[in-house]
Amino acid sequence: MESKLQLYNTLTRRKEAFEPLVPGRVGMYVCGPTVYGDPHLGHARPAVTFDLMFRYLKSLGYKVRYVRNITDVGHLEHDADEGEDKIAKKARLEQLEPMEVAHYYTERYHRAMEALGVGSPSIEPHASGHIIEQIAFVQRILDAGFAYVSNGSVYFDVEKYNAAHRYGRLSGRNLDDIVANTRELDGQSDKRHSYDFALWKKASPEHIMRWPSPWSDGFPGWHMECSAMSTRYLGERFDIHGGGMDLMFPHHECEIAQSTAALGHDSARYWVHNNMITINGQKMGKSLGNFITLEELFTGSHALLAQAYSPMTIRFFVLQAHYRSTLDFSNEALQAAEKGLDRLMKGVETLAKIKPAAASTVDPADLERRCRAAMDDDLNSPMVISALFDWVRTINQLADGAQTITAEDLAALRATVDRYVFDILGLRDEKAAGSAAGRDYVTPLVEMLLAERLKARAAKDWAASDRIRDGLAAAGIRVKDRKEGSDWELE
RNA sequence: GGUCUGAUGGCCGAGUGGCUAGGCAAAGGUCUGCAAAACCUUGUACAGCGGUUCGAAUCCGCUUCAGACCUCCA
Repeated sequence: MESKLQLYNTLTRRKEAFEPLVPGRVGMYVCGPTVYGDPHLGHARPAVTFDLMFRYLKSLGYKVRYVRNITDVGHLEHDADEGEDKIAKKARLEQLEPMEVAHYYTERYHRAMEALGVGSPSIEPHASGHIIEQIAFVQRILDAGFAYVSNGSVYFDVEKYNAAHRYGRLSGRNLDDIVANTRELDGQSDKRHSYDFALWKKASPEHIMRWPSPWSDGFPGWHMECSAMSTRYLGERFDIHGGGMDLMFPHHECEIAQSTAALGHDSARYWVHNNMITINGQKMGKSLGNFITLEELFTGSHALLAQAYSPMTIRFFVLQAHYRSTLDFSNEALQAAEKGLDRLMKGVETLAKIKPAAASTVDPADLERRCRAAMDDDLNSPMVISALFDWVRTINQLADGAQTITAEDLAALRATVDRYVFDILGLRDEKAAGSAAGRDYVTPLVEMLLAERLKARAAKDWAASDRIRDGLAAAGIRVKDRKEGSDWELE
């Protein structure tokens, strides 16, 4: 399918026309979570952003392989010799097996993602399941001469690499700056330079997570898993690599260095980075301790939350901002998102009830055109939403009889709205879904009561009319009087 | 300190040389028996100062402020 999709490539700092390596197919790799804690609002950003990308690429007709990893080993607590694996540390604190911790939080992550409407990727590889590939990858770098073994650990030789290729291309740094701004570790380090990074770490005797390797019993360095797994599942060259902006340096920079050192060329062509969610203008993150977990958001159980926010409210909140802008958390903003989403969903429900007419005073192609243009422009979801809201107004006008639409246009409009609201933005009508069963059950009763009310109103028996309306309201059913007859909805 | 990004109306948030972003909130109105819903109307917003231009929120420079990365982070 012909596409005019433009993506902002961090590598070149500009929007570029997206052309997949293999026509019709897209390979994308996105850095997933480190499963040592509950998923928080910050995790929702890349998850929703790349879910949007995945959905849009698929809707354009591409066959997409989307790989999103689970980091369950390899994050060093400190990049020093006494470096301790994050997962292992947490395990010791909680007296659990590392794999138990990883599994527990992986499950929690999956549950939160499902609630957010974030689809499962094509492949979700675990770092712990790809130790062999990682060891092989380290060996390739060693063979290429861009790494050295030191006391059982293997380090990447940044200086040597920088001479052959350029280290810092992605983040816009050069080695001189890095040298000037990196503190040399005083103690006895196995590294030649502080800016060298670990490809393989020898495990200390008490370290639980360890695997045999040609160099020592140990574990892979953090950056290694993404290089190894992306190559394993997407090949030596693939289309898109995504992740949070905070991963640009050092993680993605090191990944590029590793892949280039081992393969002799770049692997990912488009580097796409989502911006951060902030709270009071500051990045929300584990290290700052100012994060709100998704579960807390969904249940409202956090001191900063004025109320609970549904998963779809969170998703909509994220989609209302462009993925490369920071997004500031506040109760006001979330409440606005909640109401806005409600308005959008009511519009969708109203659209289902509109009756066709002989002629159209509106042109649904306008919506398709605007949504398509917005998505093609670096996934501008706020513009898509803006267009949809304009059409919610139009839909309400149609429902009020202020505008008319033919059966053909109506079908087209419904298809477009469904496509963008549900398939591409990935929203769900939570209220409708939650009450669908109840709604089917009460419909005949409500219709009967409304018919009675209509009779009462015709006879100007306002007392009887209001009694029925109040009675329905008490049952959680809101009556909406339209020009012709009455509509109703569950609260 | 180095590298980079940003500053938009009451709030959130698009836009990036001339043409309405949108949502939330607010005000007025229409419809209605009343209400709800919906619809219509209303905001002289682009941090400050200079410059380029017929024209700048949008480009350039400076200033101020904020943030990110440089250590694990989505």
